[in-house]
Parts: sequence; structure tokens; C-alpha cells
Amino acid sequence: MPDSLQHPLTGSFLAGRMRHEMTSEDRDHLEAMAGECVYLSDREMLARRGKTLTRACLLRDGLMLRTIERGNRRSIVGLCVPGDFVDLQGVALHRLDHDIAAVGNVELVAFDHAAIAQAFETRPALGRALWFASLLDAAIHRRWIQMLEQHDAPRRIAHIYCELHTRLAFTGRAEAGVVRTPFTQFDLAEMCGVSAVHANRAVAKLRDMELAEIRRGTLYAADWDGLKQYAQFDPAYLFGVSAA
Amino acid sequence: MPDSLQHPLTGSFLAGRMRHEMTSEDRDHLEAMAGECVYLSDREMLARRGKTLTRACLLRDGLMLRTIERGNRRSIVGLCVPGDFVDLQGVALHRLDHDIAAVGNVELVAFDHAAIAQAFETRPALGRALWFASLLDAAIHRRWIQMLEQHDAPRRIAHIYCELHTRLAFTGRAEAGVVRTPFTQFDLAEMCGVSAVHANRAVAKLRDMELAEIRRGTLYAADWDGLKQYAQFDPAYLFGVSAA
DNA sequence: CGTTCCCTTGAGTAGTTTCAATACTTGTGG
DNA sequence: CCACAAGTATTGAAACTACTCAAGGGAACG
Repeated sequence: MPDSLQHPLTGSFLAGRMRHEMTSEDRDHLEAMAGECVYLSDREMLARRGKTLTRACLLRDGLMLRTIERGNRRSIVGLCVPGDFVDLQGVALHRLDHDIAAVGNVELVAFDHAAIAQAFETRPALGRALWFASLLDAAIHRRWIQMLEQHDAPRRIAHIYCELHTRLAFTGRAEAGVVRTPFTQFDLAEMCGVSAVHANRAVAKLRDMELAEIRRGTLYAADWDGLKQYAQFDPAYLFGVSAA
Repeated sequence: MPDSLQHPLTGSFLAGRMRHEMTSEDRDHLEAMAGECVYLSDREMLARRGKTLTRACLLRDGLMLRTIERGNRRSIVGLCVPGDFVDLQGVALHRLDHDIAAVGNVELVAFDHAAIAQAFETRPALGRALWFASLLDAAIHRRWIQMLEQHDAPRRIAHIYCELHTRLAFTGRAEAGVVRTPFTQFDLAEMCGVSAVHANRAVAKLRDMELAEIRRGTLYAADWDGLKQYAQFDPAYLFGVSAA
């Protein structure tokens, strides 16, 4: 029986990464720990910076943003795709250092911190899996730092879509040559640390270079290999099983 | 007996953060797990991207850089201060996504992955502490992403020194108004994602604004509060006990 | 005492921002 | 089905920021 049917709530967790190394008992246990489902619509916040949390949520469908607001300016410091625990930090750090917001409609499932803490005691392998997931997040953050330090705006946008495509593919959600998102150009600007006008020109450059067309958040690749090369995208940092 | 004497090798681990929440048994256990000491001098590499690791190292003295090289350009994506596990990722991810290099002379102590993995099984609280440390790293990465997205070069440099001062203070290594590092302006440029020439002008701007003087890597604050305000430094993301 | 590395400064160029105006989309209500 | 409003995308021009290239100055080390 496929994993996704056996574990309808948690089947995407670490899929394509170390999920295959987890025992079926641990996978069953995680599924059994799942609490209520949470639904949010576009731009709704799941959690805010500084808030104390008592549960952690696994994203089941849709995309979410990690954001930090400062004055009237917002930065997007990370993306969440299905299969990601979006606020796992809260279990150990108790409060969040950033906000978590939906882009488009999203579906999550909640886990009580107490249940996760207990799993840490009784099921070390599950604890390791959660740790692994946190380390993956950090590796992605580092790649973003490098991207912001070295790439210009068009390359940043290209890289973000390449990363998304690979991360979505881990859970079987990728389409060949297409990455569907509800991002506005304003969102892209906030991810890249540039103005909205410049993000627009960056999108136009990708189109002019005949690498990809981005319409209403969705990227249609004209030359997928060329795009990956242009973005200097190397998926090793995502630790997928195929890339290992 | 002070912690630093009782645990000469590991007494700095999570000091000022959740160390006080760890039981003395766990602290003793961590100290007992420590293996051989490692010494590196300026610009020496501890580990390289892609390499498979079998042990993890705790930084005891000196500073280290997390770097990613791409072509002939290097990015600095993070800093390590005493008390940090510099390559803890390797325990769960097996290989590194970045390089780890010394700046100045450093002193580390090594832990076998096998010992850490076993501690994860037998001492869940120690496992949680390691997880906590990883989550802290991720929070710092997120702040860097925001800094790169929103701040200009002088503010980035100011922020890096503010962060360092706070992180060094956790282990009692901070001096009032001074942050000593062996960074060259070239290093600062690689942390900020700007050219070395521009980093020099940024340093000059901090001097002209009478906020701080940076000579041979060491920052002498002329107006520490003004500097923190200019950098928009808010230490909450470092999860220190006083800032909690 | 010179070599080397690091820092500093100037001038021209490229990339990015702001402001402002115009068009395209999508959804809503008449 | 059309008109309108709101949000989103596009374009131009001027100002600004940061980059490269290039040359010169200063400090540390053998």
C-alpha cells in the first residue's frame, strides 16, 4: 500500500529525503500523533513573531511564507512546501523569531508540543527525523544567503523557482517545466530583497532571455536546463535521495 | 564550582541560552563524550562541502566561518563563536552543504557521530539540546537573510558586529564597546555580499558617522547604543536568557 | 629593508531605486 | 453582459547606490 494512502496526514513528511530510512512503526506513530486539521486562506497568518506556541503544524497542501516585518517593510526569509513542519522551532525555542503566513489556500495538521516532546523520549529515531528536518531548513537558509550575496535579481528569481520545483518534486507535486505558485511580483521582490519595479524587470529579463515566462506567479519554463544553469542551481543542498 | 571549571571542554555549549535547563548529569555526559582536541590556524579548513563526516566539533576558542565557494567567488554564510557546534549538521545529514574555515587560531573538541547518536537514544534531553542549537543556527540564518534583503552595507557590517558581541557575551567573552575579530575588510565584504572596495567605504561611513571605528577587524564602538540602533539590532532572535 | 598583504581613494560604469504614469486582470454588483 | 474598482503588471526617466578598474599608501613580517 502506498505511503500516501497509509499515512494521509503525514505521508509527505521528509518524502524523497530520509523518509525511506524511517521505520514503518515510526511513520505510523507520527500519523497517530496528528491532531486537528487547520485551514487558512491567502495572506492569513498561522503564527506571529514572539508568540509562544503549544503546537506545531505540518503543511499538507499549499505554500507558506516565513516573513519578518520591520517598520512598514516585510522580508520573506523562507518558503514552506507540503511536507514541511512550518513552526517546528516552537517545540524547542518556545517562541518564534518570524511570522508564518499562507500564500493561497493552505491545509495543515497540528501536533501538540507535548506529543512531540514525548516522541523525543520514547522514539529517538523520530526525534532524529525532526532534527533532520530542521537541519534541512538551515541548509536552505544558507543557500538563500549565498544567493542574496552573489546573484542579481533575475538569477535570484530563477533560483527560487528551481528550488521550489525540486522541493515539490520530493512529494510528487512537480510538473515538468511548470512551477505553479500564487506569488505576486511584489512577493518575489520581498524574497529577493529588491523593489517591486525591479522584480518586474527581472521577470522581464528571464522572458527576454527565453528562459522562462512568469505569469501571475506561475513559471512556465521555455528552457528548463538553461534556467537551472543560469540560476547556478545545484540541488545537492536539498539532500534529496536522488541527489545524494 | 563554576560550570567552566567543571566542564572545561564543553562548558560553553549553549551557555546563556538553555544550558541552565540541562541537568548536571546531561552536562557531565556531554563532557565525558568529548574526544580529542583539534587545533587550526588562520584560514585552515576543518571540513569541506560534500565531504562525509564521522565526527562533530565544538568550537572552544576563536572564530570560524561557514563559507560556500562558487567558481572563484566565496560567500560567507555564517559565523561560529566559542560554544557552537560547527558541523553538527553532519550527524544527521552525513555530508556538509558548506565549508568550515578558521579565522585566526581556533581550538575545537571532537565528538564521534556514534557517541552523539547514542546520546540521542539514551539521553533525550541532550538530544533536545543539540536540536535547540541547530534551531538557533537557523534563526541566525534567517536574520542574515533579512539583513541582506533590507540593510545597506554599513548597516550589515554594524549588525554583524552587534550579533557577534551578543553571542560572545553568552560565554563571557565580550568586552564593553569592543569586538575583537581577525576579519579583513575582504572577509566583511564576503559576509555582506558586496565588493571589498565597497566594504571599505562602508567601514569609513561608520567612522564618519562616529558610531564605530574598525581597525584590522576589531570594532571600537564610539557610540554603542547608536550603533545598535543604526543596525536595527534586536537580540531576541538569539534566544538568550536575558532577552527572553 | 623590502615584500606582502591590507587598506584607502578616485573616476567611470553598471545596476537598482524612486516616482509617476499607463495598462492589464479579476472579481463584483448593477 | 457591461461597468467599475482594486489589485497587479509594465514602462520611462532621473537620481542614487554599488561595482570595477586602477593606482597609491600603510602596516606587519621575515
